[in-house]
Amino acid sequence: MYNMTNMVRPLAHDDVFQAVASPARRTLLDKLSSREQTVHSLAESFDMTLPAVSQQLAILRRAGLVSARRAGRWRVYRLNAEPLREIARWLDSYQRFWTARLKALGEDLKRYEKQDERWR
Amino acid sequence: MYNMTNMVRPLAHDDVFQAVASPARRTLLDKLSSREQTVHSLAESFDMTLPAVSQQLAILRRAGLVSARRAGRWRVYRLNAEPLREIARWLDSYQRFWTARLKALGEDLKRYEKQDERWR
DNA sequence: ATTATACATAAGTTAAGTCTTAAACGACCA
DNA sequence: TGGTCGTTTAAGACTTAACTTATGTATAAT
Repeated sequence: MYNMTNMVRPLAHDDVFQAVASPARRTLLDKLSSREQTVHSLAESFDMTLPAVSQQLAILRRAGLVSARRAGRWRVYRLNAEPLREIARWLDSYQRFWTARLKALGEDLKRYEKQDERWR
Repeated sequence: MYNMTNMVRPLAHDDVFQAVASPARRTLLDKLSSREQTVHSLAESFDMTLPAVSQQLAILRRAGLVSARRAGRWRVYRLNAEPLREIARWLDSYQRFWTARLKALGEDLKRYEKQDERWR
């Protein structure tokens, strides 16, 4: 289906969550958030070989989180934060819990003590 | 270090990102967001065996995203959304990009057309 | 043209993750 | 006390991820 002609694979939602699950990839995003950078430049500040960095960037690219342009023989990567909105949207539905929880914390504590139920 | 005495393993930040990276685990969190539930009840609505669900719950528990109490011979799982704030906090530093981007989109488009540089 | 540079991709290895089935465990039930 | 119910843990097969080294490709420099 997606191998046909020039069809673009739809941005799978899951990929974004998975892409940011890796500390290394989050660091890459962080570095790119200050300025666009070449692969070499990104790899320098890393305890990782250049191909490894290149591979991680490919994953970020597939998730739509970075884009690359050629500049001479360099490839300049740039952050594209937009897909992160997917995560933000997802988080929104949970936000009420930590606001609600803070309000209800006092009573909860009392209640659970009485019930003699232990949460772990 | 963390195996000593009764020390609690510090909540590794990374675990939360990783815990949430799995669609199955996000579904579990979703189910628990409506009400606390037993493992059996969670497994029912899943194309997954009960032990598999139990294992995923263990991962969520290690990330601090759920807690469990015993109720008779059942184990009732409950959402604890608080660790998600870690992700929310992380996202905050990127939020400016998608607000900024919308503002700057018009000029960017013009600029890149002129430069004849393609982003992918 | 040849060589060097910057990067991507391929191939192979090792480690992690995720399922399944089977066994173990703890609480209740007869 | 023995059984069974709900769940966890263990063990193994299998998949996916992530690195390394080696090779390929495009651009630039000489």
